[in-house]
Amino acid sequence: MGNKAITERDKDFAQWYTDVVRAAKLCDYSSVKGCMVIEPNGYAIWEKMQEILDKKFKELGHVNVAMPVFIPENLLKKEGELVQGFAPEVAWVTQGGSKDLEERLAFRPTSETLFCDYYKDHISSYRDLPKLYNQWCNVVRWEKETRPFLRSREFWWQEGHTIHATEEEAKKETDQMMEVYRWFHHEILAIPSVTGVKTEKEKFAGAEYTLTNEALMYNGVALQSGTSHYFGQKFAKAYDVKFLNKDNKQEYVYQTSWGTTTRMIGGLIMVHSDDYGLVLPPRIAPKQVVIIPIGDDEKVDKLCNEYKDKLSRAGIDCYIDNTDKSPGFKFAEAEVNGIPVRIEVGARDLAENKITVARRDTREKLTTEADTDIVTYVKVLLDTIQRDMYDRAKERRDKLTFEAHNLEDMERILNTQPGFIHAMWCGDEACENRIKEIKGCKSRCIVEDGERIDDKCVCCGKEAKHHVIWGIQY
RNA sequence: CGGGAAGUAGCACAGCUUGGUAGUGCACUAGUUUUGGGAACUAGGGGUCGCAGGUUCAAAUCCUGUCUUCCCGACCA
Repeated sequence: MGNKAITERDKDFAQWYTDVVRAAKLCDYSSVKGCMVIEPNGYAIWEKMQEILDKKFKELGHVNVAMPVFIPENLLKKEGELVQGFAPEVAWVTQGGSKDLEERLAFRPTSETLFCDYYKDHISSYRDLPKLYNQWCNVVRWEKETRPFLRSREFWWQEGHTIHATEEEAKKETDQMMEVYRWFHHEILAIPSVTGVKTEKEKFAGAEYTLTNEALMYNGVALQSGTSHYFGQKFAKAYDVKFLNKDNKQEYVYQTSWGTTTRMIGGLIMVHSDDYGLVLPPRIAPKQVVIIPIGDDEKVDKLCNEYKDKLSRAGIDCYIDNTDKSPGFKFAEAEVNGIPVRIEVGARDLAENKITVARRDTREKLTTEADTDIVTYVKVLLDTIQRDMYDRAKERRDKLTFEAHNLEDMERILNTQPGFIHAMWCGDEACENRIKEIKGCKSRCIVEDGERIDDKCVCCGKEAKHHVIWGIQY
């Protein structure tokens, strides 16, 4: 049983995902491959993500700016590694409106180059540093295979770009922003992600190192969900971003960038949702409570309005479903849309001074007194749902977390049930390539200060250097 | 970018083999009765059949190309 428009999750996970996206009206396809129309329900989640993250960024001293969508070819090509890394997926604009362009323009795949080009003329002294900039924008990467939210050719994100006077300060920024992403996933999205360092092979093109936040979906496939890069002086040298330090000497700046995208919406679905549709953790749900009046009754309407006023004043996002649909329709709709708490008010219950409250995550129906302290009741319930959702996701993640000591272990696990696989690694890229031959399994991240679960590399058997988490990714 | 499937009303599909007035269900609109898990009746509205060529007196139907979507692989936030 489940929503009639949704394929069962355990039957066909990919189709289930697409069905939930459509049934909850999060986004629709457009006439351009891989470009989506984010519908009100989906955009409201993105707005909530922006609201929470933006507040956090600003508390940490960042300011927002807006850069152009276009990057001239020459500018993009100044940093060799970045160009190489992104070349296959850059979209080029080759025709202007009236006259031929002198050179091609790239639609930004990421904006390091634009920020550098700007910074170089606006920095002269260590007193001008740091610059802690962020922008909320769209970028384009011409992907071959596309999937709503998880991989689209155009996606929305925030990209933070900072420059600092010292290596130490820039590295601290890189760590700090990864911690923000970790906090956001655990505390707000109720997703028990893991964080660590990307291997040389998997790091961002042009970075000295990349920190990553990795989430595990219900089906055991990993999703990179937030990265923070330390660039050192690589871009600064390519783009000539210099400042006069305290010793009155020219020095290149130390740079970072960090980003999270609309992909997180896909992650939310794939971690928490079920056969009845979307399930949202209360802290990220645009609407936390829906009040559904049953029957045409003056007392019922009055109580609904009273609840709404009280809850709204307490800062809880709620609304009354006053449409003339049947109660059953409203229940099902609230469910497919993932509203965490549903309050059902009807004359039958009210005669006994009762109301019914349903929680979306477990689909449990609870009964309480109509004259209960509704604000406290709902607040406690929302907190409980948030915590329970995290606990269930963590339980699932732990169930899908394995340990491998040799290639046979790896193969057995990946052929049975993919997940996070902990294994030791010698540090040789050849071993990464060998492991990738097993169902495309890649290193997710190196666990910093990870315990040594073996002395030998899982692949070649030589001395192990790092504790790495491996997995199949979206 | 390779392999497979599919595009006909907002959605799900029939019609195509054998060319000849574009259909069904849900959704939508109006009215009435309803309302505790996707209400009922009555009356309505909506489609250059993905797009572009071609064959033909005539194309949703046959041919060619192209775009898009889904699934499976290679590349990626």
